[in-house]
Amino acid sequence: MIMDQEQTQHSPTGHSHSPSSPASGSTSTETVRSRWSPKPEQILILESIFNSGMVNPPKEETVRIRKMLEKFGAVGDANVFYWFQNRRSRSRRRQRQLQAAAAAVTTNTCDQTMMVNTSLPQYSGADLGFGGCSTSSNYLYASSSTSSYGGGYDNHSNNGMENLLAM
Amino acid sequence: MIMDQEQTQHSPTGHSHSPSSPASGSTSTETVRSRWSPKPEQILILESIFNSGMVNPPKEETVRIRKMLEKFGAVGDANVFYWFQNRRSRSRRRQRQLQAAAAAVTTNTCDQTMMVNTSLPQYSGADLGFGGCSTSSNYLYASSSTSSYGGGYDNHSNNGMENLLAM
DNA sequence: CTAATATGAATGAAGG
DNA sequence: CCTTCATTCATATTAG
Repeated sequence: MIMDQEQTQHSPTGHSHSPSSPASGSTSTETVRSRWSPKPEQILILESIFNSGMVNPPKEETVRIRKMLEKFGAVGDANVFYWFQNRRSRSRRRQRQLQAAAAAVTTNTCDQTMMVNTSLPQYSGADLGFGGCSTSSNYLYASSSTSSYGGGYDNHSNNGMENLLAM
Repeated sequence: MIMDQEQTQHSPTGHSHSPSSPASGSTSTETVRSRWSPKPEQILILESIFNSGMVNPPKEETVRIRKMLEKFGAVGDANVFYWFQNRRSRSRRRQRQLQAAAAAVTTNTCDQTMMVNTSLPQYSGADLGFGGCSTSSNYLYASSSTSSYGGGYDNHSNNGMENLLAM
């Protein structure tokens, strides 16, 4: 396994994050309540929104999105929230790894042909995996979400590069 | 393929301590890095305290708690502080969304079991003592308001595929 | 069937 | 207190 996680050792105690409401176990096909699986239509909607620039919808919008998604399948606010959070995280990580790889190239025998600036301004689109999602879901976001910070795409150039390398 | 970043190494005992730990004596094996992972016993202690009503221990108590936890593994005051902060936040959010979900159901022949306790058990009195650890900390009472993990979210799972709910 | 990957969910740590 | 980021865990899916 490439991703060997060393968590000291597994502790059989208290490791239960699974839902605890198997009350309706009458159904024979009750294969443990797994996690939510977004339907293709839902993914499309989510992608559209994400690619529209709203990478971090405020609470209110999250609810709205959830309502929209519910047309295609059961989903909760938390699911939407998690989805966007994971999406952001993933995008960023991919970019970082990609950028790191590029940086490695520039470290030797390099002329000034390609200069990779370490200070990435922001992730401007360029999303891998998904391209244009111009579908029937027209998600127009123009409302001024009076929330945490300016919605839409702003200079959210997070400096997140504060690598915490302890000891 | 896109997988190759992994520099974590093993940490038999797990170590992660204070932020300000100058490199005195450089550890031969660079263990640690990663965030603090509370051991089951530590979680138990923390849970007990939290459920005892002390959801927001003052500084002094935090230190005491930390000392108690240290018997089971390295931990800093900040870790304890963060733990309680996150715990409170999480509990609240779960409770809130739980209530919201309950409120959503209005028209149906479903039961109306709604025993959500909004009020936090602000300080109570009782004894805890989980065994194995006897310290000078006396936390009183014990009211189980918010249990530990178990997936309190309203995550929808793959239920029936015939989900078609109109707004 | 086993191994690797993709992704939803949980949680520690910070910032504001 | 609130939100957000990063890391980790668990599972679903897919490749071998």
